[in-house]
Amino acid sequence: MKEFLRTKGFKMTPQRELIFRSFFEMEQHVSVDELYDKVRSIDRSIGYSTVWRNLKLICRVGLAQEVSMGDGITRYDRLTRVPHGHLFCLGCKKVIEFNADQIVGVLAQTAVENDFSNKGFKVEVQGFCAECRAKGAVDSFETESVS
Amino acid sequence: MKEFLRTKGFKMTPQRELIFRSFFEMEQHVSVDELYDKVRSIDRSIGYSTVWRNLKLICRVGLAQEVSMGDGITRYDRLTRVPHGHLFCLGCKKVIEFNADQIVGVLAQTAVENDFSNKGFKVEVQGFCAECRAKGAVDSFETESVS
DNA sequence: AGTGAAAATGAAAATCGTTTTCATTTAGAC
DNA sequence: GTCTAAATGAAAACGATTTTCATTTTCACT
Ligand SMILES: [Mn+2]
Ligand SMILES: [Mn+2]
Ligand SMILES: [Zn+2]
Ligand SMILES: [Zn+2]
Repeated sequence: MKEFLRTKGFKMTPQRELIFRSFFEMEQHVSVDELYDKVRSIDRSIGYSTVWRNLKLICRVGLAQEVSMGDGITRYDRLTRVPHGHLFCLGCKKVIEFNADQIVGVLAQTAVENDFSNKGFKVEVQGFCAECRAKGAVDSFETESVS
Repeated sequence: MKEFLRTKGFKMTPQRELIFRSFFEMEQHVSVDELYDKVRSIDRSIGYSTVWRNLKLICRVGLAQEVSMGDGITRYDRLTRVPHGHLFCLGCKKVIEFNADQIVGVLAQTAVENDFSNKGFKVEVQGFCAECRAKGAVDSFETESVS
């Protein structure tokens, strides 16, 4: 890792090391606050902006990608070898990942057809998970006006 | 339109009428500010929050969808009968739309497999357009550290 | 047409995640 | 060791989005 960063022109610091390591130990879709809390529990002296800047760096070097999803919070999603998409539940906000190999193939083709270089992609399906549909939390969007 | 809204439980007002009409006359991917400016040029008395609220309403009734794309500005994208995805140029920020019928088919299938109801989707490819690649604006991301 | 309740509006302020500033410290090439 | 560019931390700035609240307006129902 240290070498990897150095070749890209970045220095290694204790803070950076801890932040990077923690990030890759966490669950998918980490927010700045979440990572900040985790890192803080180990080193109380690390600043918020340092965490933020390093998360940006992780993206810059191609190890993660920013993702949004409705609420105004930016999350950081590790880029895995096997590309994936997101099923986002509008009810409970949960995210399910699914293999997007096939779709990525189509997208790559689309990029070529439009003379675009393909540096990344995002695939998201919004809907309601089984649990939320069961609870009837669904359609509170269309059928908002109930008696 | 008036009827359409009324059946959903919303009232019609002169402001709303102007905002809706203007929105559908504009180019794709309209921001609040852009629509506000347009509407303002016709009726100086309309407030920003009214424009904002009506844009939200347009989404709520299923006529548009919020989209992001890097910069922190929310844009509103009309939902067309034929589903489309976005090719987003990281260089000049331009957006090219492409037919996503095929992909949506696959996504619908994916939703079913995961017991998810499909209420919408987003498909985005990030990369560099032909012009930006020609200008060499590309890879200023990887090859940031030039002599 | 008149009335009342609910919805909509406009101006201003509040929110709040993100980003920048700046003084200071540190990494690492030479 | 020196030196320079990069990194850090605290605090402030930013800025788009969202809320508040007093006032106005719509429209279902007399
Ligand atoms: Mn993910
Ligand atoms: Mn579009
Ligand atoms: Zn759910
Ligand atoms: Zn371009």
